[in-house]
Amino acid sequence: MENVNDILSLDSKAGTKQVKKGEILQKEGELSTSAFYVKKGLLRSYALDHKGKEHIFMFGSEGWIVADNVAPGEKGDLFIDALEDSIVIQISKNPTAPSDMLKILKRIGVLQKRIIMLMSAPAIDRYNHFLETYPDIIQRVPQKMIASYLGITPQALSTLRGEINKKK
Amino acid sequence: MENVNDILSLDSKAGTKQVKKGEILQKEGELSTSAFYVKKGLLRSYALDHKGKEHIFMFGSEGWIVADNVAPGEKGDLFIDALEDSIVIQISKNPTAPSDMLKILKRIGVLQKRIIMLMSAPAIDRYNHFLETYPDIIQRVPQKMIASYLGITPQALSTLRGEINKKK
DNA sequence: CGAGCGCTTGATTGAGTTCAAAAATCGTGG
DNA sequence: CCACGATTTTTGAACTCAATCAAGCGCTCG
Repeated sequence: MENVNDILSLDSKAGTKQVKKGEILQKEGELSTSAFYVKKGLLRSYALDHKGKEHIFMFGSEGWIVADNVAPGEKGDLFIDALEDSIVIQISKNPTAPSDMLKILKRIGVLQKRIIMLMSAPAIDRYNHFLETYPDIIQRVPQKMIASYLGITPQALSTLRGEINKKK
Repeated sequence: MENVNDILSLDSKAGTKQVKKGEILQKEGELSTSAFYVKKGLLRSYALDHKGKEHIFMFGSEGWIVADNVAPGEKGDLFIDALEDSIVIQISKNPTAPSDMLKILKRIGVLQKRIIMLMSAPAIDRYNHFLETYPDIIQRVPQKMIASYLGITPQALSTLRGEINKKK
């Protein structure tokens, strides 16, 4: 553990922890205060979609850090559990980390959400989410670029928009 | 620019820069030494797939930082260009950043690749990529979890594997 | 004013989902 | 160590969403 950094500082309370296969380390909606360094074993993090289907965000074997990438103390989007009996080092997210560190964490959080969306949500949901999240960008770029960002063709986006209009 | 941090330090050579709409700031395959803070205007980063189709990784308007998330000096995977006339602050990636910082950057890089793959590559390519990248994980988790990570159903993965075997 | 680009619309195709059920594998208790 | 139940994987059929192919319209900017 020589590599504790500004965001993640060693949690003196928790430290090393033995976890059994199947044990849940973090639940969606809980305040996310920790990350987990995997010393031995295998963890995974995953999100549930609206149908209750699991979407694995990442696996973490020896040497990896598994975390929900939200700011310290924010509600997490992910579950974290053990796929094997494991030894993990619990690391506290540092709420007083430099603001740049928090920005980087937020940056990762955006990517995390995007991955989950690409895996779990249909194009129309991704489009609506984009509309809500980046209202300023929409005015400034052609549709085909929004399609490119969403991972669909311009034709498909046009069709989706047509269907949205029809319903109104 | 009060928020320069350990990974990104102000580049005294370059500093503030005016870029015209359409101007390319970074090309795929070039050594990625800089990130770009957008003071005014709009940038985007994108990847090209094997068919030459563009897949936009992110937009960056005022206040955002657009970067190719690879270690300082590594070859980039992305193009970065200006969608509007812009004023950007060029920021040098610091090759002597603490190793933890580089690890975080690498972490973001993994997510970046995953997003590009989810948008541009069919399930079978994502599966093969996973096989190459995480050979250890495959031995340790059931197929249905790999399917979940890839963003497809276990049935679809089984079918893909069946087709791979047939070809051999 | 014309050429090209972007957006739309429709027809066809294809990858992946859903539903269902059988076959294979795993884990656990006896 | 075997047997049984549970879980995982495979297979197949019907369906759905989005890609591709193709054509037409409207705008703009050169």
